[in-house]
Amino acid sequence: MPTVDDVFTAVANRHRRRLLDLLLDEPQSVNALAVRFDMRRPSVSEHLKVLKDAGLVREERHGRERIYHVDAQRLRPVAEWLSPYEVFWRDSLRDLRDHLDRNP
Amino acid sequence: MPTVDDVFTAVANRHRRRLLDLLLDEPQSVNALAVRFDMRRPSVSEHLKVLKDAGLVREERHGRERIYHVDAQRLRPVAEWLSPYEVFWRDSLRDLRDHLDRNP
DNA sequence: GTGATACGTAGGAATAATCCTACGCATTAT
DNA sequence: ATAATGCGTAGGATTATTCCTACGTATCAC
Repeated sequence: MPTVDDVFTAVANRHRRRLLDLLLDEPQSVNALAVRFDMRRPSVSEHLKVLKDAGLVREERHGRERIYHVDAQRLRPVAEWLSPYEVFWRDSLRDLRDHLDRNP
Repeated sequence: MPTVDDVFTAVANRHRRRLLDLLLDEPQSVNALAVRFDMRRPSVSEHLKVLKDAGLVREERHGRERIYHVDAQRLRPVAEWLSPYEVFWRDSLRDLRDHLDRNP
């Protein structure tokens, strides 16, 4: 079972954040991902494993391809850890509530 | 100049997250922090250095003590990176409002 | 079938992270 | 002045991370 720590560790790496961003845009295969990086395919596979072990992506087998999908539920604790710090860049929480009311 | 990557790296460590949490609660000295951890003071100093280099804390000298303060502006890019993923756990905007009410 | 493709993993090198003890430098207390 | 306190840093051991090439296995194309 992945811990909150596993998730923080997973997203600490910029390549892995970019992998998540690419997969959020569209689920895709390892090769399709790998060509976007200045890194060999096996290294991309390893990063995907870290993300998978953290519960941030899932793989779906299609023939010999494995299509990876984002499953970012596990990012929630990160967002929650962050929330008390939001006062540092928001004038007030009220502003946010107002914003949400204005943009339903 | 600290990069976004420095910030992600800094908060990837659970001790450093706890340091931030303690400092958010109240600015305090290295010794005051160190007694709360199962770690020697020099190690706490080193973690504080990582946080300082990432721009997440500042020190203020008072005699021979150094009082550390949170300065979490630099966490903003983390929150922003996270925001496209919030759809994964936010069933409705109402959930977020509830969350904010619970974390005033 | 044979050969090519997609992928993960093993093994290893290079580097980074994390902790420690020992020590040095300021500042405060006596 | 002398001793004690608060803190950072040096040096080093241990472990983790990150990358590579080489290789094995499954699937597809022919």
